[in-house]
Amino acid sequence: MEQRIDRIKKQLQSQSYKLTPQREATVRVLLEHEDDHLSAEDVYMLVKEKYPEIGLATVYRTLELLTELKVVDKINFGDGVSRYDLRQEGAAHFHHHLVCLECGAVDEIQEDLLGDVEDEVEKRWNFQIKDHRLTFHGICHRCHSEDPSS
Amino acid sequence: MEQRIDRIKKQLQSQSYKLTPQREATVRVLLEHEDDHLSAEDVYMLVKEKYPEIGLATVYRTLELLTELKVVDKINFGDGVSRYDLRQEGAAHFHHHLVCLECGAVDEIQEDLLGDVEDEVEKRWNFQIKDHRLTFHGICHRCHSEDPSS
DNA sequence: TTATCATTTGACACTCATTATCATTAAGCA
DNA sequence: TGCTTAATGATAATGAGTGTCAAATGATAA
Ligand SMILES: [Mn+2]
Ligand SMILES: [Mn+2]
Ligand SMILES: [Zn+2]
Ligand SMILES: [Zn+2]
Repeated sequence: MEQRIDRIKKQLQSQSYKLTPQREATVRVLLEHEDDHLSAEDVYMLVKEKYPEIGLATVYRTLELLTELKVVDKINFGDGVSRYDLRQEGAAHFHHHLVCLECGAVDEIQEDLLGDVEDEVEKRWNFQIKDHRLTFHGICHRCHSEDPSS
Repeated sequence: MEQRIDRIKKQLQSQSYKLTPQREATVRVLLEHEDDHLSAEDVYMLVKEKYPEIGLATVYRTLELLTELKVVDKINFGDGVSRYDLRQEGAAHFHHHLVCLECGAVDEIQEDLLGDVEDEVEKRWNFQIKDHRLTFHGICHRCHSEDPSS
């Protein structure tokens, strides 16, 4: 945790940004909720518990900054709010998502499954891939096993 | 074109919806811009050229209806507006997108490249896939060839 | 054709996530 | 200690999308 914050601090400083207390508090919330997909408002509420004076605009600005630095990815599941997803440190690719149409759960696939597909796209479409977004919509393992009618 | 509208009409009627003039005008705009990714506002402007009395709310309602019927897919490229993408008739899967970070162009891959990946996800994650969204971000073939520095 | 009634429409008010503004404060540095 | 710029918090503004409701439309039955 502390080491991770330290690396983010160095990343900020290398672009002459400061790791202010507000920014640190925000990063801590993101690290503590690594598996969740928090909206800006969610983050705001959680940061307020530890740092009540923080303003909503600061949270938005920090999340924007972290997105620029590729510390987080900004994603959208179509529910009207952007969500912020911590990237795995050192991971070359953004992880994939499984969205359950039944219960709304969002699970993650950290393993990269797109290697072959990306090779094909680069060759056949002459498109140089920098990043990707892959989401599957369906029925998760929990809903699947609990529903005998499927 | 006319046959396609006719099939959509039948699809509407099978759920006891009517193909009103406003709805037909909206569908025509979508068909005429099959390769584009229009926002609701875009659609509204284009429909107004042929049907100036139409209201914005009606366009939103029609797009919502067509999404329910799976005539279009509602997508989001992270620029703050939803976009509506006509589905290929009879296609089992939603097509993929190539978004160019350089020029902003959005190209399509109609071919399904995810067959093997989906089999693996269904087995290993016990997740029953109903739909998917796949977008690659990178440099398109046009920008790629015109830029000797890459 | 005409009466009936549910559906659809258009205008407009409203919500709410996000962004812009701006005066104030904090941090780094001479 | 001053000086300068970056960062913050409060608040206003923006803008996509939704809710409301009276009026118009369209299908159907008499
Ligand atoms: Mn995730
Ligand atoms: Mn498309
Ligand atoms: Zn589920
Ligand atoms: Zn391009």
